[in-house]
Amino acid sequence: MTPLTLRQLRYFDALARFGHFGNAAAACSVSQPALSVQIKELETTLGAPLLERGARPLRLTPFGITCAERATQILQSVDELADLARAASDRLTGTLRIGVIPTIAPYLLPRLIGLTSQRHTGLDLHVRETITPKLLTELKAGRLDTAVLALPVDEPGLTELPLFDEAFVLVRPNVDANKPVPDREALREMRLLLLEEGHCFRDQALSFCNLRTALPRETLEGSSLSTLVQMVGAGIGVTLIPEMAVAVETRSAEVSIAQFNDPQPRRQVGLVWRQASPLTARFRELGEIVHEAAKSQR
Amino acid sequence: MTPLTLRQLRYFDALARFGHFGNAAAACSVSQPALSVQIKELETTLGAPLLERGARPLRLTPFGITCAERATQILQSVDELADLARAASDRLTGTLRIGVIPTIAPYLLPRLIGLTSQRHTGLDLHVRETITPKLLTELKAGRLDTAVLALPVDEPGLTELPLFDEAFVLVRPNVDANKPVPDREALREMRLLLLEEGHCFRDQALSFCNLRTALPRETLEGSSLSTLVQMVGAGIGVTLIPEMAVAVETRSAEVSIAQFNDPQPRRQVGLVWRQASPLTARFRELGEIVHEAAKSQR
DNA sequence: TAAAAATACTCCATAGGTATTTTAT
DNA sequence: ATAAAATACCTATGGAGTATTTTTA
Repeated sequence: MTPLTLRQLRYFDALARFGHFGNAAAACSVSQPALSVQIKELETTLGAPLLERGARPLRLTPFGITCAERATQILQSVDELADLARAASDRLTGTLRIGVIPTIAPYLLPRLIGLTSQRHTGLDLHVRETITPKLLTELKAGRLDTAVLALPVDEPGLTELPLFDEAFVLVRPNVDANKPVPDREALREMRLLLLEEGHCFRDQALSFCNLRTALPRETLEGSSLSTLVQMVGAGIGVTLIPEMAVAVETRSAEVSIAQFNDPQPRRQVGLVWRQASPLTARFRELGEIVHEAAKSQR
Repeated sequence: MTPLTLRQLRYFDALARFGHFGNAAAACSVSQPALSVQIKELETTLGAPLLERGARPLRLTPFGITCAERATQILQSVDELADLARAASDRLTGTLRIGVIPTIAPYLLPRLIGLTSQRHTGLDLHVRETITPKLLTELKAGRLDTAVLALPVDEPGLTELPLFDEAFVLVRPNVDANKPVPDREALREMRLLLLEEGHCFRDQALSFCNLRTALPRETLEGSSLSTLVQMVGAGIGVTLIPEMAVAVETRSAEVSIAQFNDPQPRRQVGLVWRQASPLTARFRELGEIVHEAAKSQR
């Protein structure tokens, strides 16, 4: 009887997540038959069927479901072993999978990558850019090591490290440059351009205006701050961007930047990781570097 | 870079336990070089030394120690996966590693093996006979599935299932057969033969006499109930044995059996397993069978 | 010097890939 | 009819064994 292997668990974990042999195989960087064979092997060693053969869309058996959960856990523990080893070293080495939200990534990454590559030679940085909820899911599943995002996230099992506070500034067409800066009530009367649903920055901008959802007439949305600023340049409306975005985004657009007075809209940027991660000390170091990278951008 | 494998963890776990490449290899049923190579591989993948090379007796690095703990946990989780599969089946199948204390094993096993082999075809019973503390260690380390012993064990993380109560009877030379049965005080004045240190049965017998340790003059000890009964037959003293041992042990010895009156010495026999084990339902079935096997012995 | 671990080298089992067939919608 | 999974077959890698050399107590 062939022994159970981690490879089999890795493949099965992928299969359970993707629900598709081909995609799972691709995610594991192997051919579909290779994965098929290993799954069958696993079923043989366990002595029970993991999935209902001849059923598309693919369905796991009840046993398969619990088995997949266990497998995920086991794989996480194994990956943590590697983390443990890295924690033993005094420098940050190996592969670090870091997630960054879209309203931070473009302004932080160039400097961050520069700094880490000079201070942590041999560190292989894998970056994933997506919205907060997805980052948190990946983080908790152990597919990301850490993430840079807006705090608080307030998820059990995750540790948050606040790095810095940053204000949002108003972006308006150049022609409005000398008008008085609107307060939040005035802002609500203007055509405010927002990021599409899902971005935490959108919610932060809305909450500054004391709104829970966008007003019907403000349905103009962009998928990136860059797009929003371009739209402002075209005279379509106004928008908010975080300070760290100013340098980059105003370089090519004919827009004017203004600080808010009174209660400034702000966000707190921080680093998040699994509480149980052995790399905690390393993440704190990384936090310093992220902070530094962000500072130079403002 | 080669991936981390369960095989490597298995070997390392064994190495950490035995502190000796040769013995660990033997325990894994592989040659010493095979194990050496895998350990080195593991160190390479993890990127940190697990043991202090060139140091005899073998010593793990601090990282090696934590790593060994993790490895053990991981291997246990993996083994539980197999249990999970077996639990999915409605019958008890595969290999079941069962521990039994020495004062139960000889009287229970013949019948137990008979019953299981007829009711659970295909069940491969691995029996380990040793004293309670060792059984508990093996159990908690996941190297045993379940154990039959005297309750209570009262260990966190273990589930106890009481099966039956059983009295201890007095064994005395045939010439004493018509004397009155001694009470516990009288017993203390007689030459009481005991099992050697470590057997729970010894402690139970002593506590019946309200003694914490054996009296100096009673240092006559045997390593099995069988030996004790033979010694009684030779007129050396008296002893106690559990009811289930009577049939077997009095067959060949010229001794007389007597029930105690008043407060009878007793023990409770039960089944113990890891609380987290997915095989709980199966163990309850097994309990029935153990009970039945024991009943027929009395 | 004796016991234990590391190396060297050879062999085989197993995982993977490509090509192809089977199956289910 | 088409997309997806299983099967067939070949190749290559990696783990195991035996023999041997190093190492340290």
